Amino acid sequence: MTSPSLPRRIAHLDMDAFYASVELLRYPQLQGLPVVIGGAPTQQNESRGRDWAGRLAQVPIEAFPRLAGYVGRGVITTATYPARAFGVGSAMGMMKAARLCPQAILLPVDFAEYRRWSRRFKQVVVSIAPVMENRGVDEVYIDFTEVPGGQREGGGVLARLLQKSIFDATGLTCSVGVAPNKLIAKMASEFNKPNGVAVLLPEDLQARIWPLACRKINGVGPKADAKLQSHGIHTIGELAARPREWLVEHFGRSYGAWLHDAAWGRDDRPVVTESEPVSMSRETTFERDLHAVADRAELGRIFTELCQQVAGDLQRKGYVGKTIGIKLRYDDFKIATRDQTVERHTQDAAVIRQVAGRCLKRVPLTRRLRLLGVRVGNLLPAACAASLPPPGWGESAPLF
DNA sequence: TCTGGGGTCCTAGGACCC
DNA sequence: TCTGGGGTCCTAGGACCC
Repeated sequence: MTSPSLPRRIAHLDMDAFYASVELLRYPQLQGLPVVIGGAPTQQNESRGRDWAGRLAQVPIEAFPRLAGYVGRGVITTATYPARAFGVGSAMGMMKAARLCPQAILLPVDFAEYRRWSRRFKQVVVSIAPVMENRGVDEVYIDFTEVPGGQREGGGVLARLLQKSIFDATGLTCSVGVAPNKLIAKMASEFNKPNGVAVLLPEDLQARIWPLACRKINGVGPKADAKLQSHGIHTIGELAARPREWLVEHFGRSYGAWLHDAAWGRDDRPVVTESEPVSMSRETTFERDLHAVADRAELGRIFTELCQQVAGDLQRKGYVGKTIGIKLRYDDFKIATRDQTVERHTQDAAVIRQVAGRCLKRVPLTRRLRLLGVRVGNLLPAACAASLPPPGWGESAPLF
């Protein structure tokens, strides 16, 4: 069925400044200007209607809200390329961004809209190359290996076809990396951003990958990078030069071996077209830090609402879970989690509220709280759980 | 001027069972 | 009475990603 002779060609496709580009579709007058998307996603922003968008589309540039004078705890979610030129980038605090680029136009996030455009571009992808793996709203992996034409110019021809098809259908641009596996494809998609294509063959590893910083490896974060640097390892080439045993000794059996494989461009993970969720959660950062005693009523309301939201998510998506947990972030930014596994899977807000409440009793509550979250894990599709035997089934009853 | 929200996976210790 | 593994589940924390 599959041709064993074909070399594996895996693409990583990454939409360019996705949220910002979607906003530019409806406010084309902002083209070329520094625009940032962000701020605390309040209810008003989430349900910002098409009416508002439609009206703003007619509005002159001067009428848009600016970053200057922003007060609050939000962070930047995305910035257009002109805004990035000022040093503004995602995950940056809004207050800091306002200092760097006060004239930037500030738009609130509208996830519902981004999801709509996400579905559109992914539909285009699967209509051309069906083996696609979702990696969030704005990126996908695609297996080119068996796609007709997927091997031409190492995948470059198909990559450009996808770019053109997505642009024709949506007006959005993307960047694509094609390589022998997901790990290298992910790095390659950044090479010619925005609106670029990069094709890497196995023999390109030394010239194109080894000069890169270790942090460019998907899976090497700030902690691992700092530790690598402390050992004098800055580039992927330097990482590749370390013996596997040395890496295992310093980074553990699993992570050390993985680091070695990554540096040598080895990665045989398949492109997975479907997967089931493991957990669902809702969390919120308060506008000001709250105290369990002094702000008991307000916290109670928020807590109940989070439980209702998670329950609503589970019901809408058709899942039940049996591990219910909470997450706190204290004013010193330290995080505590507690969870409890119950006998029966549930999607009921009252049950979640009750078990989460018990979790809350097990955690220190002297410090002020910055964030509260509720999580349900150990998920099962509701349809499967319905056919599950009742708890305790099959346990041997005491004889006497 | 402090730093969002929604996820996944891994580790490590303890309980409990065979 | 003492010794020993292996396997699974639960819980807490942490790294990392988009």
